[in-house]
Amino acid sequence: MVAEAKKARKESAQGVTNGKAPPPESPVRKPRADSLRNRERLLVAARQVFAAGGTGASLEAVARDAGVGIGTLYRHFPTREALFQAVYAREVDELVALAEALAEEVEPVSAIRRWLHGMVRMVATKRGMLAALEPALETSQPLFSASSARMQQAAGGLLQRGVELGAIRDDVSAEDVMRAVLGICYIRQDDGWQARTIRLLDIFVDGLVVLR
Amino acid sequence: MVAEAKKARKESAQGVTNGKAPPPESPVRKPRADSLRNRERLLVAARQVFAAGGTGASLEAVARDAGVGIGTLYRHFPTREALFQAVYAREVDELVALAEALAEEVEPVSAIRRWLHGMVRMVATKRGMLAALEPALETSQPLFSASSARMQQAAGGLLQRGVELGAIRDDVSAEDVMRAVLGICYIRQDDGWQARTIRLLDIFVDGLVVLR
DNA sequence: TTAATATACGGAGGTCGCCTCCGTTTAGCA
DNA sequence: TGCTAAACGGAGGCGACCTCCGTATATTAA
Repeated sequence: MVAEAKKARKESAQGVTNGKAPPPESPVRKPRADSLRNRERLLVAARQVFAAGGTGASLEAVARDAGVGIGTLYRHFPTREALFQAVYAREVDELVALAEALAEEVEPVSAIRRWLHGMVRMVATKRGMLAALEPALETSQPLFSASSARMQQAAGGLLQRGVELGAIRDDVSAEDVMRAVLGICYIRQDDGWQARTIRLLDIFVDGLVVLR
Repeated sequence: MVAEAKKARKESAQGVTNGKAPPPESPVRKPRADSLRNRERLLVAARQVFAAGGTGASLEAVARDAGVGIGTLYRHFPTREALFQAVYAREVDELVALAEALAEEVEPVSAIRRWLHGMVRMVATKRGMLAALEPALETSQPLFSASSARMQQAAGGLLQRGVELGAIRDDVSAEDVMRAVLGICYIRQDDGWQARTIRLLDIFVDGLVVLR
């Protein structure tokens, strides 16, 4: 949560790779096998290192564990956040899928509750997920991370449905809700965290419900 | 999570300077004037540096701005959190006082709302406050920081009153509420932050209210 | 005033993590 | 089998953290 200046610097280096239009049909060389292999190794190592050492764990440790140079890590994942997102993409997928399933099967308010519970369950074991989601909420840039955008969209869908059915108040955006939810999840992971967090989220949802 | 070992080390290095038993009743020397002066300078510098550079700003910058050696900073404030707390003690005082005033004057639910609004207003300009409050919620230690303990107590008072009057649900602790509130305040400070945060907190309070 | 001494000062320096840069290696392709 | 784009890796510069200890000074006692 300290690295705001750094991020800005990097962001600007992103979409500039094509100064001139590249051969419209690039010959598209097959990606190198070692590159793919290293990327995979890095993801495995990162998942483990983050699980053990928390979100702030050393990236050099990740590279070391992966048996790879630090330069290679940075080539594959230019920022810590990029790595978070790649590591937790699977989890985000699951949650998005859950949201879609719930939207079709369940009454809207319970759908929201259940979705949040699912999120808590996941965060309980994959703490880094929050880190993958949070940075996009932290900057005021319009550039959203893919993960957060998808999560926010999932939340938005559930919310929207509730609003249309008159069950959920309409004066709050998906973005804000995600912010509150992440915030509530964010602090303190210890014994009893899961149960207490679920209770707090339920209370928040109570506040979202119309008709009192 | 990592700073615990260090602290312990520090503690034990204290009383070894005297090879022979010292006068059991220490004569209590007056604290040195330069010490007091430096402490004050550090607080002033820290307040400014944190305001400008955020919570993660360099402590060496603080020392530099204060015109003081880095060693002096660490002697006065052994941890970053200690410094936060000293810097924002005044703000915490204000909020505690506000809670007490509101408890006597206002209907309990509005009291809670107004208190939270006051908190948001304060955090809007003194971002570091959150950092002063958060660490105590983050560790699972029974050792609470003075600031958080007082805030939590203030929140507890308001809550308790609401519960007794049957206006607030009784299945949630002050600690949990503070956690949720800090979490909601935590992420993202930008244009419109204040208004949106207040709305989210109001929603949360709606969830706390009994009788729906 | 002065001497004694407890107390505080300051910053050099060891450690660590971040990130870049560039010489070297290697996989894919013809 | 060679050519070359692509990828590798790690040295090294930087900045921050924090400790340690020789030096300086405020306070107290004489």
